[in-house]
Amino acid sequence: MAAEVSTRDVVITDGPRPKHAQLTDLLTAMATAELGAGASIPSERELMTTYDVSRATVRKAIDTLISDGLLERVHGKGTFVARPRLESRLHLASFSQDMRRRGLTPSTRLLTLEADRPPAEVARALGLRRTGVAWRLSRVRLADGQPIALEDGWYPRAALPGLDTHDLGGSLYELFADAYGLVIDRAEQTLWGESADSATARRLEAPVHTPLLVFRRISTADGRPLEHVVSRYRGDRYQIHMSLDQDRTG
Amino acid sequence: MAAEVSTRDVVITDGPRPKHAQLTDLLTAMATAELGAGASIPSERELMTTYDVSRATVRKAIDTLISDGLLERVHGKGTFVARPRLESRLHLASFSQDMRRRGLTPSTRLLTLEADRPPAEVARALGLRRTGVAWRLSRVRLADGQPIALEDGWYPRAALPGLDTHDLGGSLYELFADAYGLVIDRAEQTLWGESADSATARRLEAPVHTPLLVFRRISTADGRPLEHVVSRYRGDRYQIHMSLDQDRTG
DNA sequence: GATACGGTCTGGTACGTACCAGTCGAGCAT
DNA sequence: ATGCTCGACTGGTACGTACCAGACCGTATC
Repeated sequence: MAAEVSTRDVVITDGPRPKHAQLTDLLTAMATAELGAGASIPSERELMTTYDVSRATVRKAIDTLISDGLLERVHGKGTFVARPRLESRLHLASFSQDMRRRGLTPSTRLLTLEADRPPAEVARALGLRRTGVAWRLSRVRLADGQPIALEDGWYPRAALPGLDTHDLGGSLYELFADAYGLVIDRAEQTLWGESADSATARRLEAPVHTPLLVFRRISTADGRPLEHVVSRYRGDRYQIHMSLDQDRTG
Repeated sequence: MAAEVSTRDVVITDGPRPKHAQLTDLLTAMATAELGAGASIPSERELMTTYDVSRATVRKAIDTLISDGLLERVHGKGTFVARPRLESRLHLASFSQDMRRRGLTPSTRLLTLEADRPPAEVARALGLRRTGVAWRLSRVRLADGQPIALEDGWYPRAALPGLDTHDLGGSLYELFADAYGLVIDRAEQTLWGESADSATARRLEAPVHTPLLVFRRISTADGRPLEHVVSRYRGDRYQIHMSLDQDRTG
């Protein structure tokens, strides 16, 4: 294999890319490829001299990597490559359950609750007969007082009699379990993007054209569909992390 | 209620506690108690004058709060109180599988293929060696001739030598398996929403402001990262289906 | 009414000097 | 052999100057 370039041979130059960014990249390579967790990187004054930059530039680059969790400083001792951090995982949850997991306080503005005949597509999804009636529930969902999502959901009335007599400000999944003995155990969900129109923007307290993540979810309890809901989340303020595993059937 | 002390009445003094830390606390109180999310804080030069500290001290305090996620800076505009980013986790099928499942023909326009040094974040994600060189592959992905997504990906050159000699119009995962014996078996993916700017809109043959679903994916084979890719999908013409199951540990 | 330009804001980059505070090892004294 | 001190490292704080680059508003012109 051809000789590899040492990070010491790299020169930091004036140019479109800021010096502190070049140094950040260089230190990243040094830390991960040459040194490994626990090792010390060269001192600030040494890096100044080696790469002919100011100490403030060196400190800015190191600050960035500390913020990213790659390095850590010890006063009077040096700067060291940090050990990597751990991650956690998620599951099927209602909006309220989801927000509480993050230490946020979920709340709700109820917009609409009425019994009606749903559109054909919704009726199909819920397994309703042509004359079947469902509850229509529209809500703004908030986390710590901030509007996050706009929800428009349908719930079969036959399976959930008296739903309108319950407090619908919290988790519907918890309500279904407690009041009806119906445990949501599975959902099929479809996601696409939309631009917020003026009505939606107003309800979400966002500018028009804000990108939205739109989720259509059909939830079931023991194979029985109980929910058809479309939720519009601010795509600029909400992100989703997911773990993908190899398809076991493949 | 007794009169409360305004943050403007606070004086920053020499003493055991560093000035930048005093200012950090002050700005935190200002941001959370007086201003609230979305509001701008006073400019750096204004804070210098008000609290009689240097601009570097002001910037250090603000840097800290940016790192903590409380503030965000916009070049030329100001520094604002940030809204916390929210997260949820889901399970997802792949692009290629998705297109084929829909009976569509996937195809590709190759925009860029070059060996280069990736940004530090990418290098970190890929666990790159000190040379830090990766293949940069940019493609437009089409289904039945229609642009669906714009991809910007990085692939470690050391693990995939001669990648540029292969036909990159198809599935990279199949190529990795066939030509290198590397089977992508796992990925971490983050999704959020964006509005298409003019360059992106042009490549996707879409109007400006088209809502985009943006995926950042890091894929591994047997624990070894092989791909860091950001894909921008037309959120108005593309949707994602996912199955959610009840948490088994619950 | 639309566009362009200039000025004034804003944050961003980079350098410099000076000194403070923590760590550690070598050398010296006991 | 042990303990103490001091010097030479390390990072931390704070100030300063100078200039670059983005955002936005007001004004002038077409």
